[in-house]
Amino acid sequence: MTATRPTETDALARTRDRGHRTQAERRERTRAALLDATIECLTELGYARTSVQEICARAGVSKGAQQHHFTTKAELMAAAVEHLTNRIQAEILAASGELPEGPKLVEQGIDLIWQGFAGTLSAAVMELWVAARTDAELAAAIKPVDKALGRSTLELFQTLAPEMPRRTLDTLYWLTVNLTRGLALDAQIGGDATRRNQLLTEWKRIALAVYRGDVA
Amino acid sequence: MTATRPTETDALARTRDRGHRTQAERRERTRAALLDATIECLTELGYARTSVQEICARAGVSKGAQQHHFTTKAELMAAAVEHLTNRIQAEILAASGELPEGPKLVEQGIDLIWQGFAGTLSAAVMELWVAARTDAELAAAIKPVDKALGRSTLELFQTLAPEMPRRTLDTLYWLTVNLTRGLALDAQIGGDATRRNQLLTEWKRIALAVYRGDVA
DNA sequence: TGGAAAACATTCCAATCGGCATGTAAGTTC
DNA sequence: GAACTTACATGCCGATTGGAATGTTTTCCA
Repeated sequence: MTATRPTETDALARTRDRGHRTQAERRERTRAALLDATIECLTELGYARTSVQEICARAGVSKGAQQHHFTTKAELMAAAVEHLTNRIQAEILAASGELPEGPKLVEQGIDLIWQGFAGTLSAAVMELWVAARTDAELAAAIKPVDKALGRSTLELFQTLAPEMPRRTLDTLYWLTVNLTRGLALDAQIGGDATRRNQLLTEWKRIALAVYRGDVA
Repeated sequence: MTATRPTETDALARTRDRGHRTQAERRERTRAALLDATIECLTELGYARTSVQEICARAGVSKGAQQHHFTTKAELMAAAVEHLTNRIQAEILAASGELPEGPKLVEQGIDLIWQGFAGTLSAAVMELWVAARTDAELAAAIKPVDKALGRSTLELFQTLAPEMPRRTLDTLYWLTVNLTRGLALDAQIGGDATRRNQLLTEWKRIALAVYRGDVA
């Protein structure tokens, strides 16, 4: 782990690879390590069993360092929310690279939402959400961030499907998001995966009909 | 709370109202008190902050009594799941008293599911569900009970709408349940209530179209 | 009516929690 | 290179946790 490279001897090299990490660099490193560890704990242990000690252990960071960056546990959680949301947003953006147009977009859009809002990271979100119900401070931290994620994703679809009526798109989007979250919950406690896939397929069919105007 | 009735004086009356509670009665009383208190804690404090000590305090039961009935905390939680599910089921059954037939049933059925799966009690369910994700023992206790609730409610609708194709009913039912759970999650962290109502209205319109066969 | 059993109460415990206090090392600034 | 700030480390604290141990009351049954 801390093994020194035997080939490098001169002071200049020593300065380059080991020392002289900027304060900003050090700060960012340990902060990221803590936030990643927090998310890992949330997904793996759940909110109730996530302790700062465990987070520090996984991050390879001392308790003192943690407190230096996040005075309280709630503060750490709040920061984790944003970190987490950013990662999900990046995931969605990356996957949205080449989406088709027209009817195909409806189907693939639903898949995209599914992946983004029911993936591994969403388990951590769920933990924080549920915890936030009875924790006003956490709720205050989550609400704006989550709202931003929802809206930015919606805007992404609005860009991808400019020909689609706003009202229709909005409805389909939010219905899909909420349905996805319900299904994600079902998936987490080991519900029937086959039925979930069937439901998703059916929903695609229905959404397609709505898109074509067969409903409204 | 423990005030004695001043009018009653003779031994017979004393025997009746204070003493001579059957063992089964005593057992049932404190068990129910503990389970109700557990649910109250879950809805009010959340799973993470729910301690057996708090439960005992609210139930007005000593720690020893609690341990007599539920050896471990997990055991208490598992029992609370069933208790909770029974209460929800009773709630649904009571509300299903007089449902109309035909298209009207779709709309009111959705409302019924909403009330049952997104009501006050559902917050406690949500807590347990999320906790169960990282707690195998709890998950094992929840799964069958929840499955039974889902199926029995579905059967209720099958009885109420015998003319409806099974596949259509199943699809609409499960879609509604999962959508409801997603929306319930949104409601818990203070999402926009107006938008939720709009979505529910839109979903009713869509479900009605599916029911009429405009989609498949 | 008396003793077994079930229900309930009290006390204690080791473990763990989040957070504070204090000390050291690394980087920055002049 | 010395003063200063930031980053990190260690040890400790009171509070609270779930659970075990032990004692008391109530009901039951022979």
